[in-house]
Amino acid sequence: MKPVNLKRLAEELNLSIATVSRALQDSHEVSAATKERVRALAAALHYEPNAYASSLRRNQSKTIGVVIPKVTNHFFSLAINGIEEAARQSNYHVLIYLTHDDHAREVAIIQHLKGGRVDGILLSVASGTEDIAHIQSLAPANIPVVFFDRVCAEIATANVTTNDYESGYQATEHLLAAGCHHIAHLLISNNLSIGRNRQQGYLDALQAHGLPPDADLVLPDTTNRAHNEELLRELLQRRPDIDGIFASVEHLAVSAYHVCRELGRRIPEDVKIVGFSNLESVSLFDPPLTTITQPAHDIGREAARILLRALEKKRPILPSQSVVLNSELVQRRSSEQG
Amino acid sequence: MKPVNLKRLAEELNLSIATVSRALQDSHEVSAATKERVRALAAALHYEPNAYASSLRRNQSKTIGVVIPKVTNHFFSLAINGIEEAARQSNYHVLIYLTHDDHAREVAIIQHLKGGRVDGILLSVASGTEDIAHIQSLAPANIPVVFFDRVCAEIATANVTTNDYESGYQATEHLLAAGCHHIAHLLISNNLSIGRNRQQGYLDALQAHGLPPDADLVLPDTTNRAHNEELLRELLQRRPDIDGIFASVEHLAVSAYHVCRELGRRIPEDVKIVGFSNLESVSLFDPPLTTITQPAHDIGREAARILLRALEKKRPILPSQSVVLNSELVQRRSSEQG
DNA sequence: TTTATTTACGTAAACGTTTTCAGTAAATGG
DNA sequence: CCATTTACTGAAAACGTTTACGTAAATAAA
Repeated sequence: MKPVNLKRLAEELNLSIATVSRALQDSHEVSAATKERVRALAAALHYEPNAYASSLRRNQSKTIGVVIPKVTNHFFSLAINGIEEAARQSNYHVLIYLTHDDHAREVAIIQHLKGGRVDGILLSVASGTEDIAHIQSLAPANIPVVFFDRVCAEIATANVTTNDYESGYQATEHLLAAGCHHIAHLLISNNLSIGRNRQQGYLDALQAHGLPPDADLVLPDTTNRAHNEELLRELLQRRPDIDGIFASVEHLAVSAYHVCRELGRRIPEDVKIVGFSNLESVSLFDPPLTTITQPAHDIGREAARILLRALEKKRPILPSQSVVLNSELVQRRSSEQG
Repeated sequence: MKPVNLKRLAEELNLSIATVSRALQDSHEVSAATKERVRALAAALHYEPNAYASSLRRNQSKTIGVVIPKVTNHFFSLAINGIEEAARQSNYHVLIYLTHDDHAREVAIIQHLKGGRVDGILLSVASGTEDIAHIQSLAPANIPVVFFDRVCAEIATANVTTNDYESGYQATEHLLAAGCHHIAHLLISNNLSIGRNRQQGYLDALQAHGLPPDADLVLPDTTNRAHNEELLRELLQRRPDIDGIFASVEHLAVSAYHVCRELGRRIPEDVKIVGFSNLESVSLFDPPLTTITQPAHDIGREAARILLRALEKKRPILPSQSVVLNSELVQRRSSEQG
């Protein structure tokens, strides 16, 4: 079976390839009658343009790369949803890459993407990332990048985040208002922008209420679930005065539930918990978890839109800008006043 | 700044483009010394081959397309994880497309993918899909497709699924053993393979225990959450004899919890619930939800591997085959015997 | 009428890579 | 010593598109 490409269409219609190409692009240089003939045959033969030939020639791929730590975190699932929505509206395609929070993998992915496979990148940096040379190398390669959620302050570009500092502050204050005096912070990572901001909010809220910071009460994620729970168990046993937990990432809140159960600490009577989470079903938890819920879908969509808007210009330079979409504290029973 | 491509490398090294290309592919037709020179300069200039030129010439994109209903369903998140893992190991890329269970969107996506953007497709069909002409058109276009989870029996290709029939049977039998006599089935869709299989398992289990089928007790998903809950509420009120619920998709189990709470039906005392779910945190539910847990990650990885293996041959024909990975019933309190 | 301008199409180059085909020089075999 | 192979390299075509340029005819302006 002969392939159906422009050449084939041109032959069957006794036209040149150029005219066929132009007809399909609805160019004004082609008569209405010819356009109609071309379109009819293209439809009949189910012509589909070769994306690679087109990309090669136009030097643009109509594709954006999404580089994220993991897709099992519900935040990123929702964000992908928003990204796909925006991309589809602009006829763009979405390539997904997972770093698994591994710096080396992130470097390899970014390096590869410089080959022109994508026109732009949406990035949420890996927690293992400290050196950012690979990200900086994108600018000279003319590949714009928009950070979402986990940003990289050293790079001048567009960021879309949520109000992490305020959320950390608010969560902490919420626990204080509920009567907590010794609040632990289960921290996503102090290497990440979001981790630092949430931690700072936590610290400032304590200070505002006259409580001294206590490094002993801050537990960063080890990326190993069993290990996390062990550290937390050890902490709760060593510090029976802990009466509040602020988990700055979903899975740590879940771990906190498990450990509290195991140790017989009642929630919220003995320990009150607030956690970042985008899981709808937290309302079914026992007890329902008070959450900081991020506008994940909107964050993804907004980041994609900014990127896509920039890509429509010939020289996609992204001005430094920060879009902040607010998270929401949803109060449930896990932090109710005893 | 001059672009760094094969031409540039060739010029700087006083070699032909052909030799540079061959050197980078470690061809035996190039001397070791030349290879070394080429590699050194390529590394120094951070040469990255243009993926589109390469794809165009070789007529293969090193990319697979993943077409799924939604990414917010945890099953698909986990599956993507497995797919990405397999793809990365084979140096393949992953394009994501969401159908949102909309047939028209699925058709458009598939049609577009015939343009050569992907070498193969992993597909989990939309619940709205009845006509499968668009899928059938992939074979003549030489694009292999592997179904996972939601298969299309009419198409002769590889399928990767879980043992849906047995799971439906097992879940129902589990509820019967726990003392239920009137078991409702909240069905994902009777248009989907998985829906039909789970429903058949449910029916057969009832029959095996001498219970007549009751169409009144089967509620298919309406894809509208509020509407689902309304129908369920109405059902539970109309049929106070219902003492067991089998939800063949996660979000319907969650809805069942909400409605039961609202109506004051105690779980598991009044109504016992079993649901398909891949959410880890169901163990924190009140009460913890008994689940059928699918090996989602493995299903994705296996489907991807089968596809990738086929793509390595020059003429990727996938023999009809069905790989079945077993789901697991994890018993928790929501189905405990009163 | 002559000269611009517009309309509609064709020719051919280009995008960056891979690969076929030749070609040269050196090495090997008889 | 000639014939043949081997080792390396280059020229050029090809993949399917887009687009700058050219051109002929038709129309408008003079």
